[in-house]
Amino acid sequence: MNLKSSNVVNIANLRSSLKEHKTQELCLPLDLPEEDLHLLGSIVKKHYLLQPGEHLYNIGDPGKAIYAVRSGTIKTYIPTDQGDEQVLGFYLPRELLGFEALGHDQFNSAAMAVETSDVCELPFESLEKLYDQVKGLREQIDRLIGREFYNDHTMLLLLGKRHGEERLASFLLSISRRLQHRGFSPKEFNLTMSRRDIGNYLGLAEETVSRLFTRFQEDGIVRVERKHLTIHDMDKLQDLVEH
Amino acid sequence: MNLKSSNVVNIANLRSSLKEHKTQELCLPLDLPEEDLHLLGSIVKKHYLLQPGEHLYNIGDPGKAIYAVRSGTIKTYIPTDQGDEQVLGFYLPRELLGFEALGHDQFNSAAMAVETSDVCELPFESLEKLYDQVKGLREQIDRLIGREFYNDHTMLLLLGKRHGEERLASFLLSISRRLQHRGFSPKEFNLTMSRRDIGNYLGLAEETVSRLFTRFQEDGIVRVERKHLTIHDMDKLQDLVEH
DNA sequence: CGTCGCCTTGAGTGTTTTCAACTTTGGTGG
DNA sequence: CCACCAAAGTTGAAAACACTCAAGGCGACG
Repeated sequence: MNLKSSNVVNIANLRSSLKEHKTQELCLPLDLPEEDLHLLGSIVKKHYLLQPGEHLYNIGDPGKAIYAVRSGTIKTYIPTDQGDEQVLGFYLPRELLGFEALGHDQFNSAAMAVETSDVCELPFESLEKLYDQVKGLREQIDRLIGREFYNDHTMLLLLGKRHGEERLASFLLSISRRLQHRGFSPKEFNLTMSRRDIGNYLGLAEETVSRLFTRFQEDGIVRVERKHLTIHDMDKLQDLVEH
Repeated sequence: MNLKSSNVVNIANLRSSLKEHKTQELCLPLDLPEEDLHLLGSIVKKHYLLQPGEHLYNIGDPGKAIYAVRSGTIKTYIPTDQGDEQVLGFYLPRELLGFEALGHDQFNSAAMAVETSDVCELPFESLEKLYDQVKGLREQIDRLIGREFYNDHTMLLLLGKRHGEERLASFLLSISRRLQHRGFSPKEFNLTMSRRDIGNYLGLAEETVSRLFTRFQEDGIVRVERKHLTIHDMDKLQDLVEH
């Protein structure tokens, strides 16, 4: 696990990190009373400030915690012997990752920052101790585990049955919805991950993703400028998914 | 949820069911002391005897339990608006399904018997009450949840990065390994599910699966006779996966 | 201002799908 | 017991989709 970045935090980053921490506490997707969130905050002992390409955890690392993204984007993936990789998911602020280590000693996948990211660690052990004190915490965690299954299953359907067009449309809508949920614009945002990562996630070649973006733009569905994306026709995007 | 089959159990089935129950207790993939397994057995209130095509649960059903397969094969799948479906997994005896309902009120997928199957129900509620009494139970359940994630992620890699040949080889080895684990021959067994189901699971057309079986047989890797499969060259099968 | 990484575009190739016909099997009723 | 039917499986040919290989453009960074 990469702790380096925590040691080389520059002052500007640290200041903004502290300020953010103070105002909005933990960035958790949990619906709990203020004081309970405080309790949760108290079990966070480690923070990670990751630069693009740095690992949060790697395959084989001891899996004894889940992680909350406070800012940035984390991708999880399976590295293969053949050198390629399968991206399993992208995690945005206020999302939790690492559930797959439940009941295992080691991670079976890796997690890497796609952009500069701020992540905090919630050890399973501390979390379990809180279950008795914080009413509803277990249910909320269970709900997140169930959602993680749902996400994986949606992905299996996407990879097993859908064409490239539908996959990319589905991906864009997913990002859009999640950003909107956090109070950002659902129609205009930055794709923080590379085309290669997107393709890797969607089971498509990098070039195919690029071509699809071009086609979507020609059809007036979106406007793509490098990493910046504007959705012009949300309905058409939705139609592509349901096709 | 389909209870019909429990009401129309014929005497022969019932007798064999009871006998089996007596001798090998619950068919659980849990490593616990005898008396604890007894306790677990006591929370089973419902049994399902399902005929091929009958549902164990359907999408939208209240998800308040996990299920242990005692005999037969259960497939889980996502039905889509377009009429097609994505098979998520096959569950053999001694395997548990239904974790995805964790923390949700409803199932987001369906479970159907592929062949005549015997399944028992473990309500989440009863299970949670046992966590305090049975030491290590939570850890074991967590381990199974983690394994479920691992399976899903392996599947994502398979669908995202592998060709038909590698997918089918991987599938056959998975079945082989799981049967061997239960004490059956890893080299000779029946494929209880249809070609359509296999294709659906592997993200391939039914015809492609058929052609691949033919090719594997021509290459001397397996012998296929309808549902009966014999693996002649386990190494070559393994090579195909690792390619 | 040059280099490197990321992205785009084109051309050709390959795998898998689709459509269609045909075979085999298992069940049902005469 | 046999004939018939529906479901499951196989096979072939053509088409679709995405991939690979290759070249070139754009932008960030030193």
